[in-house]
Order: sequence, then C-alpha cells, then structure tokens
Amino acid sequence: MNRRSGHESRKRIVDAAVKLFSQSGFNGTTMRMIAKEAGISVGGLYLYFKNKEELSLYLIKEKLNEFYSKVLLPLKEIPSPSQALKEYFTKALEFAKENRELIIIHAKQQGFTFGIEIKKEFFKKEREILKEIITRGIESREFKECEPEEVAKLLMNIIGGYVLSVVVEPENLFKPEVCIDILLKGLLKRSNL
Amino acid sequence: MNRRSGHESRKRIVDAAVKLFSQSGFNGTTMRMIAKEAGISVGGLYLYFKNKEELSLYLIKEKLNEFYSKVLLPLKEIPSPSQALKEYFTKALEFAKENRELIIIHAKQQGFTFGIEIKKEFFKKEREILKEIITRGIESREFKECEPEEVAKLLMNIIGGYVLSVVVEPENLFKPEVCIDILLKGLLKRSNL
Amino acid sequence: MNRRSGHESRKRIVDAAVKLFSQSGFNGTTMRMIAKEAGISVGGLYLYFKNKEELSLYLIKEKLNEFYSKVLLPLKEIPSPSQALKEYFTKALEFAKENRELIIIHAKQQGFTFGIEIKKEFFKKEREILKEIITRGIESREFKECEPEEVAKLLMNIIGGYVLSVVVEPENLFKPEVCIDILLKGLLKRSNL
Amino acid sequence: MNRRSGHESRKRIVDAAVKLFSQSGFNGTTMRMIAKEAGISVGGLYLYFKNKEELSLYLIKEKLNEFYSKVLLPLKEIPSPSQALKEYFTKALEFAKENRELIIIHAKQQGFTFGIEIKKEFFKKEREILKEIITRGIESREFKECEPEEVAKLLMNIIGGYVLSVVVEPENLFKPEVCIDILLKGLLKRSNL
DNA sequence: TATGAATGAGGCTTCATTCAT
DNA sequence: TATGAATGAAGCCTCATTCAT
Repeated sequence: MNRRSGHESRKRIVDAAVKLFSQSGFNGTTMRMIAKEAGISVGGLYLYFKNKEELSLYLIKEKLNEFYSKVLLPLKEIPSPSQALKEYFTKALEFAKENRELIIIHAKQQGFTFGIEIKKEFFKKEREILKEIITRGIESREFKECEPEEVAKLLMNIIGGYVLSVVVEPENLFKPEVCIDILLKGLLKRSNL
Repeated sequence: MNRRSGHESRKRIVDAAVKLFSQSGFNGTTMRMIAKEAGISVGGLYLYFKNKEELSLYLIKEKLNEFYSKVLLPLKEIPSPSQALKEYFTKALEFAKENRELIIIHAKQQGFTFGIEIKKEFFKKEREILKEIITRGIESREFKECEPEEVAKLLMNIIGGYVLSVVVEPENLFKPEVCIDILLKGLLKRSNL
Repeated sequence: MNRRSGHESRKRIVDAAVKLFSQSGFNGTTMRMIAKEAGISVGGLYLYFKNKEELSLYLIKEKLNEFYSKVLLPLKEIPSPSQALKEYFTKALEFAKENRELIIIHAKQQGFTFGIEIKKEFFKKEREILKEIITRGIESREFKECEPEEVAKLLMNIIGGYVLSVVVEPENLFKPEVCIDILLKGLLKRSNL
Repeated sequence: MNRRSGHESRKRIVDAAVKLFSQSGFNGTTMRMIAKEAGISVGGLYLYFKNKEELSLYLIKEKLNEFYSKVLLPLKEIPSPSQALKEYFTKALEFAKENRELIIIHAKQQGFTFGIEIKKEFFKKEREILKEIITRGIESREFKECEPEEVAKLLMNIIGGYVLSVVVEPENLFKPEVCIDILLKGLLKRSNL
C-alpha cells in the first residue's frame, strides 16, 4: 500500500485529471485512466472527490479563481483607464494561452457550459470591473461617450473569442497589440488622437 | 409499418437530432431518444446515417455550408469595404443568434472541436474573404495601414466570442452596432472621421 | 422491376449464397449481402426461401444428394470389392476437393452439425453401401476376416478426416493412392500379397 | 459483492464458457449466459477476458497445449515405432472422446477454422513428430518403404475424421484397435507378418 | 413476381461507483 | 488512508424478417 500525504495524493489526482481531461475530454476519460496516471487506486480517487463530476468541477473552479486573483483584481489598482484596459487584454490573453489545457477542459465539458452557475457569477464580476473602468474613462474624458455595459460585454466577448480560438484553431489567434490598438483608437476621443 | 418517403424520414431524423443534441449534448442523447423523437425505429436511423457520429457530423457540415452561402459569399458582391464589414457583422451575429441550437451542438460536441478538419478549412476560407475586404479598404484609403491578416483574425475572434456567449451566457451578448461602431471608428483613417 | 424466370432467380440466390456462406460463414453472411450479390431485392429472397436457415439447409441437401448419386450409387455396379473401394476413395476425395466451398459451408454451419438429421440418414446409407462391399469382399475371400461395420466406419472416418483437412489445412491433404495402398495391403489376405 | 480470488473467478468463467459454447456454439452463447452460469456479473467477465472472442480463443489454445503435452510429447520417449503409433492412436482417440465438449467448441467456432494460425502451427509440430516415428520405422526395417510425410498426413487425417465424428455422429466412431490393426498390418513388412 | 424502407429485439461492451479487505 | 475486484445499468449497433406498394 502506498503511503502518501493526503495533500500529495490530491495534487496527483488533479494533475492527472487536468492532463487527461484536456487530452480526451470528460467522457473520453475514465476514472481508471485517472487512477493509473495518478498512480493511485480507483477506490482512492473517491476518497478525495465524491465523483467524476465533482472532480471536473473542482478543476474549473480552481482556474477561475486563479484568473480572478491574478488578472482581474490587480486591475482595480491601475489609475489610468486606458492603461487598465491594456493590462486587461495583455494579461487575459496571456493567461488563456498559458492555460490551454484547462481551457480545453472547459470546452469539452459540455461545451463551456459545465458549472454554468459558477461561471455566470464569475462573468458578472468581471463585467462589473470592466464597466467601472470604462465609466471612469468616460468621466475623465479619456473615452468617448458610450454605453459602458455594452462595451464591457464587447471586450469580454473578444477575450471569449480568443479563448475559443485557443481551443479550436490556435493559428487564428490575433496579436494582442493589434487588438488593443484598434479598440483604443476607436474608444479614445478624437482630440486625444 | 410506417411508410414515408426517404426524404421525409431523413428530415425527421435531422430535426430530432438537432433538438436533442442541443438540449442534451452528444453523449447525453441516445439513439433511442432520437428515434423516438423522430417517430422512427432505432434501426431506421441507421438506414440514413451510418452511426451517431456521422449524424452529428452531418448537422455540423450542413450549417457550415449554409453560413458560407448565406453570409460569406454575398460579401464579395459589396463594393464598399466598410459596408462589407458592417454586413459581415450584422449577418454573422444574426445568424449565430438564430441558430443557437446548432451552435450548442457544435459546442457540446467535443467543445467545438468535432469535425475540426472541416472547420479549419472553413475558417481559412472565411479568413481569406475578410482579408481581401480589408486589403481593398487599405488600397482605397478607406482603412488605415494595418496587417490585414491580423485584423481578419481579430474580426473572426469577435464573432467567435459572440458565438461562445450564445452558448454560455446569452446575457453577455453585445449589440452589433456598438461593436461595428467601435471597430470602424478605429479602422478608418483620421481624415475620414 | 427486374423480370426474371423464377428458376433463374432461384439459381442466382443459391450461387450467391454458396459464395458468401463459404466466404463468411452463416452468421457472417447477411440476407442483404446475399440479395446484393444475387442482384435481387431483400424481399425477393423470401419468395424463394422461407428464411435464412432454409436457404442454408437447401444448399446442404443439394450437395449431399449430388454426392449420393455421383459417388455412392455407382459403387453398386462395380463387381470387384477392392476395385469398389478404390473407386470410393478416388471419387470421394476428388469430390471433396472440388466442392471446397460447400464443405466450408457445412463446416461453418454449426460445425458440420447443421441439418444433422438429414446428414445422419445420409451417413447411414453410405455406411450400408460400404458394409455391403466389405462383406462381399470377405465372402469372396478377397478381404481377410474383419468386422464390416467397423471397417466401414473407419473408411468413412478417413474421408471425414480428408474433408476436415479441406477446410482447416489443405496442406495436410494426403495422396489418395497412398491411402488406398496402405488400407488395401492390410485388408487383403496374406496369400494375395 | 462477491469476493473471490482472481484465479477462482477465471476458472468459473472458463468452465461456464466450455459448457455453454459446446452446448450452443459461439454465436448461440451470449456473454450474459456465461456470466450467469459462472455466477459472476457481466462486467466481471471483461476483467478476465478482453472480449468474447478472446475467451473462446483461450479455451482452444488451452486444449491444444494439453493435447501436446499429454499425447504428443510422450511419444518421443517410446523406442519402438509401431508401439509409438499404437500409443498415438490410443491416446489421441481417447483424448478426443474425453474432450467432446471442447471439440464441439472448435467445430462450432467457424467450423474448426477459428484460431487457424495457432492450429496450423500445432499441426505442423504434430506432423513432424509422426514423420520422425515413421522414418525411424523405415530405417529399422519395421515399416515398409513409404513416404513418411504422406503417411503422417494420413494418420493425422484419420484422427481428424474421428474428431469430426465425435462432433457429428458419435455412432460412427470406429474402434481404435481395428484402425491400428488395419493400418499396421499394412505398414509392416511382409517378413514381419 | 419484385421492391426496399421499416421494425425492434437483443448482442457486445463500457465504466462510474462500491465495498470487503 | 488505500486497494482493486465486482457490479449492472445502459449505450451503440446489427440484422432477419415483414409488408405496403
């Protein structure tokens, strides 16, 4: 019998699951496969995760939280709205690129639809943060008059598009600078050009 | 025994499959469910489609072709580049909204990744068409200097983001006009503003 | 609609069935395959044969009858017992070699066990004929004293072995002359050597 | 849940399979039937055998090996060629009679044709052993001049015929002594008679 | 005599989960 | 905390046979 700390075992399972889910999708990955990859018995899996679904959900939640604390939260500290948006794009796209495996898991898990409640909540917070930045930009006359809510949505959709391309067609990934440039030059007031 | 024309039966199957796949995903839909919904026997399904995968692939191909002939091809007839882009966005986003069910099928079928060969080919053609429009715009000095390839990618990613939102969070869908406005005001040369 | 004489259609079906059954066995051959090979509709098959089993049975009966009339019956006309046995072996083995396809059908159809009633009846007749030849040989002092029944069985078993080899391992087929030679030299009285 | 040793379970499956396959043939036996007879769950079957075919193949291989070590190998230890042949027939026919069930499995499994590669290899070894015995017999002048290869084939075909009768018509089984007698009296040189 | 779409029972196989050890 | 044999429901697919035309 293999003796390991609980923490160690848990990590092994998570790593194995990330690898396999992203390779073969949720349905294409069996619990036996995960157990084998993690070097743990099938039964052992169930000591750490109630079932397969819960394991998958855990992976998703974990990544969402990381994104929130690494990308979104720091945005609040940036005084310049345009600077904040640049930062948002740079960081978010980079994050997507670096976490390809996990994004694929999101994708293959019911087409990004798994854990939808959690995700919606998350998106709402993201939207709020962006809205606030844009509103600040309008107030400071950096940005032209526009509907902050709509623009926030657009920005998030662009990130979404990027995420989708990461999964489906990496060759179609655009350069962040190009995106930011086009977006900003349109958002900035004529007098600022 | 129920006598129907082959065409009729095929259509029933396709309709049932669209409905069920979008509701419950590929794995969540059983052949028995499809047969029942289509009012056909299980064996009958296999008279028209070799297997479940082929049926799903058919739905996807069919929609891709429709998009190509309804949205992309007509773009070539529009002389004004900016007008063409407007048209592209309007039509593409509308198409996405109207075909929610089928998009969900794409999504749930291996996270947009099923039938990837066909899709990549399709995206390539789409990118070419957009690139051509942008190049024309640059040449006619309507658009500012930029990398047509990169911009084409960005545009497609935005559509992609919209498509993703259709699946994941319809509340996050942006207004096409806002998008076009921001995009164009940035693309157009300063002197055109 | 294809108009053919009933006889013609029946023959086509039989030929197709022989070919396919010997190639793929009874279970490996579907009615659709037979229909296609025969150039007839699936439904058409059932106009000539009640079901798949009956079709297979027909093939078997037909060949058994042919063997009886071509090989066994003529034996009765041969006055010399040893000559009759030679003839039996020569003809029977030749027949087996020439009808490989059909023998394979017998084999694959429940391991020679299909249509067992008919076959047993047939074997009984064959045994009787052989027994009679041997008895005659003993009476005429050509053959040494022996149990005709047992010897008849042995002879038939040798043919059976040959038949089996036709199916399983054609390289293992023995030369008829060798067989006859060994058998006869043993059966003949010492004084005849 | 029923706890058994792996060995125990495997044996139960094999025994059940032998019984059912010989009763109902390969296609006539379902995995559910085997599971039930073995007192094991359907899924359990697949813990020990990859699939139905593999299970059947196992039974065949196993018996072939047993025959080799119990019947063929000991032949090499017998100095007298005629004694060796007697032994071969006695043992082989006895073996066939005792393993009726398994022979029927061979028969019903594609008409003795399943696992053909393995079988051919086996037959080759058998033929070699017999050929060697006969050659020895010729050299020691016990047997008359003849082609050892052909005679070996004949002998094997006789066993084959017996095997076939075991399956098809047990009433047609000959007495081993009769067979040996006829065969040997012919093989032995006149001077030995 | 001929067609072939339709039927549906039933086979093989997979796999998440359990539980005795 | 760990094991892995065992479970059994459920999925995909096949195919002999029928019957309206």
